[in-house]
Order: sequence, then C-alpha cells, then structure tokens
Amino acid sequence: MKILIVEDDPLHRAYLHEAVRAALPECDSVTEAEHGTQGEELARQYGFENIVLDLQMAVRNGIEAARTIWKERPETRILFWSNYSDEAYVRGVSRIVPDGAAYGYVLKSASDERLKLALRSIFIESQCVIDREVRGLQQRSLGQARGFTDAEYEILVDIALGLTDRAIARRRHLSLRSVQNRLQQLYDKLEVYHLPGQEEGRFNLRSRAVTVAMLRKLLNYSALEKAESELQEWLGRG
Amino acid sequence: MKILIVEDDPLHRAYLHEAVRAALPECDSVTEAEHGTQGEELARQYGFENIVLDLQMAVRNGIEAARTIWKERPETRILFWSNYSDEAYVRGVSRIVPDGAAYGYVLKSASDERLKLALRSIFIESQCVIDREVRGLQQRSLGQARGFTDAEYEILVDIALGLTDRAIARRRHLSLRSVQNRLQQLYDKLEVYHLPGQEEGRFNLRSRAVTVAMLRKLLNYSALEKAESELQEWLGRG
DNA sequence: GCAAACCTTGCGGGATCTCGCAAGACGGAC
DNA sequence: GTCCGTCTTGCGAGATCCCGCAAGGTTTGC
Repeated sequence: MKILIVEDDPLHRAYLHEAVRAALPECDSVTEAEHGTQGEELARQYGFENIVLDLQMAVRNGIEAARTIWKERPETRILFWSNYSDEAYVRGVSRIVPDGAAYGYVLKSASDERLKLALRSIFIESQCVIDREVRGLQQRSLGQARGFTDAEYEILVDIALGLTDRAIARRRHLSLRSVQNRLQQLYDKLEVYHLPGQEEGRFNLRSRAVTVAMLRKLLNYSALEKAESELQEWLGRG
Repeated sequence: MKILIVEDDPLHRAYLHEAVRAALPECDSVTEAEHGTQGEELARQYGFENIVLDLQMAVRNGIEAARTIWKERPETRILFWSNYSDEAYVRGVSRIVPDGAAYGYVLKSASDERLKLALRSIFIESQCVIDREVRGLQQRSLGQARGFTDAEYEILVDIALGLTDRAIARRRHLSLRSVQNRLQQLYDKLEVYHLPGQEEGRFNLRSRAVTVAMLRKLLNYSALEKAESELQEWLGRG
C-alpha cells in the first residue's frame, strides 16, 4: 500500500508521516508533496489511491487539488486534514466528492488516536470518517435546515465579489427583481438589519452581509479567491 | 533567563521549544502557553521579559495579547512568529510596539538558522529583527509611499463593517462629503472601477473595495474581528 | 381539481451612494 | 507674504439599492 501526503508545513508533514507509519504498518511507501500542484502531479504520475491532503495551502488549495485528482480518478481515497471547520471549506469539500468515494475530514486539533483511527478507516476499510464538529456544519449546510440554500450562497458570493444587481442578473440569468428578492432573503437570514445597540440608523446591508458571513465563517479567504477566479473566467467569456 | 512560548499548535509549540533550547543554552526555563489568554496570565504572573508569540490563535489573537502584555510592561521583548506576512498583521503589530521596545517578526517558513539567529538577536542583544518579506510591507505600509494612509485604512475598515456613509461620518466626526471623498480616494488606490474584461458595466464599488482589499491581504479575518468588536464597543457607548 | 407554498417578475418610490464642481482652511516651501 | 498641495465641506444630479405591492408560474400534497 502506498500513501501520498500533501501538506505545506514541514512540521505537520513530518508529523503526518510519522502518524501514517504508526497507524498503517501495512503501508510500505509514504511520499510527500509540499503543495497542491506537486500533489496533483505525483498523484497522476504514480496513480496514488490513498492521499492525505491539507486544505489550506498557499500554492494550490486542497480543494482545487482534490477536484482534479478526483476528476482523473474518482475512486481515490482522500483524507482532508484541516485547521478549521469553516462552513466555506466544508461546503467546498462536499461539493466535489464523487458519488461513492471514500473520504474523511479530520481537524488538526484532533488527538493522535482520532487521526490514526481515521487513517485506518478510510484507507483500509474505505469508510467515510467526518469529524464531529465538521459533521454538524455539514448537516446544516446541506440539509437546508437553518442553513443556506445554494441560491443564497451563490448570491452571497456575488455581492462579496462586488457585482451590481444588474451584473448578477446577467450572470445568473435572472431578472433584476429576482436578484433583489434573493438579496432580501439573504439579509433576513444573516440578520443584518438594525445596529445592535442603536435605535435609529442602519447598516449598509450589502457590505454588512458579506462581513457577517465572514465572521460566521460562511465565507473565507479561499472561497473568495476561488470565486474571484471564476468571475474572471466568466468575464473573459462574457 | 526565562522564556515564554505562546502558540496554539502543539507541533509548532514543540518545535519552538526545541529551537529555543538549541539557540539559547543560557536559557534555563522554558514555559509554554496554549493560547493568548493563558499567555497573558503567565506573563503577568511570572513577569516574563522574553516571549515568543504566535499571531494567529483561535482563543486570543497574538496582537491582542501583545498589546496587553506591553501595556503592563513595555520593555518586554517579543518575537512574533507568524504564518503570513499579511499587511493587516504587519500593520497591527507596528501599531502597538512601544517606543524603544525590542521585538522581532519571523515567518514560520523561515529556516531553523534564521529563527535561531532571531532568537539570539532579540533576547540576548535586544535588537529588532524583522523578516525581509515583512520589512517590505512595513515600509510601504507606514511610509505612505504607494501604501495606505491611516485615514484610508480606517475608512476601508468602516465600509467593511457595513457602516453607511452617515454612520461613518458620526463615528469619525466628519461631514458626509468628507467621508465620500475618502471613499473615492480608497477606490482610486484599489483600482476597483471597471470590470477587467468588460467594456460597459461596473462594480459595486463599496463591496468590491472590501474584497479587493482582502484578496490583496490589506485586510484579513482577524483584522475584521478586531474591528467588529471595536464597533460593538462604540455602539454600546453610542 | 384545488389549495398552499414557493419562486420569479414588473412597477414604483424613497433612501443611499457616487462623484463633479467649487469654496474655504491649514500648513509648508520659497 | 505668497503660492501650492492637501484636507474639509456644501450643493446637486444621476445611478443604484432596498423593498412594499401585486400578478403569474411551478411544485407538492390532499
């Protein structure tokens, strides 16, 4: 059995290497990659079926890497190992998981024991292992109950990018009024209406919504980055 | 000589501990704290004069911790050890350094050798050691040349928080038109006017400015968080 | 077939934002 | 003193945003 580790930070990489060795004695080869792009190349070149992948990487995002890896080989087993349980990441991951693929999501704050268990479950048993804390988010995120619809998330991203109502309408093939409707819906859910302490005076809803979303971790830097590059692409075609 | 290490991540904490031991044989006691609050308490309780401080921490930000530590004891020597060289962090740090205090800023990506050198320079020689990459930012950030004025940064934060022009005017004791002037200035510097590919159509400048600032790392999550709590405080006094 | 819930769209009005034009205040350079 | 650059402020116009009201369409369940 061969395992590929893709992780930015040398310390974490070494730790992972050690953990894999300890948890999986049946593993006879551990390879390390220092960023997403290198990870993709190694995965393609040597056809790794078991990958441990960091989500936050400077050069190439874990989500981006996973997307291309899974596109070329959907049965690859991937364990995501991440610092945070931001909704933006969780949503990103669950968007790209192929049907029936075995994957896992473990936080870096997890104990050695949890990590070991996850490694064995995924790579030996092909089971999905999702960290408790992340699981909670996933439910809300996908189950719509109290969480965000795709439509709402989409428009949140659009205003975050700085698109006008008109531009959003063109991009999403909607009328102006529909865009504004969705915006109201978003504002409702984010509860951005009145300033907390004050009686009179309100926020600029559009900007406030984005910031509240960031503070609540519905949106984060890498989600913005991804959205921005998608926007650029759309503009190019537009 | 006693040294306090304040760092979230157990791996990095252990690495730092090791590095301190190796670089400073004259150091006879190394203490570890797991987050900012604990770091503050330990610093206060035992009067540490030499502290290695992580900037990104979940519980209490390194910048916040440093602020209170320096308030109580301005001659404390602090080495900031950080993942990123975001302008938001650099600006945050240089805002709170007391006059004449010895401090350092080293990136986590630095080599063992660089870290060791920095440790000795700061804690033994009381010299300031700023990482190359960070230094560049600092020049631009403070020297105004091509960088951002305090006024511009301030208004950037205000619109990021979702304040209206009127609210900003009240908060900063300016007229409406002055606020709008500063906004135009900000928009100029961030170059948010026309969509790149397109001929017609524009951005929503207000939202776009915030996102561009985030993408350029003039603003980041922890800066937003801090600004939000300051806003809440201001609203409370209202 | 009908009702209820949801989404989409149009219209219109009031608030807000963006910004050109222009006048005054202040400080530094000569 | 005088000139110049920077910052502040007022006025006003046009664009955009926020949103109530209301009509039509689709889906779901009875």
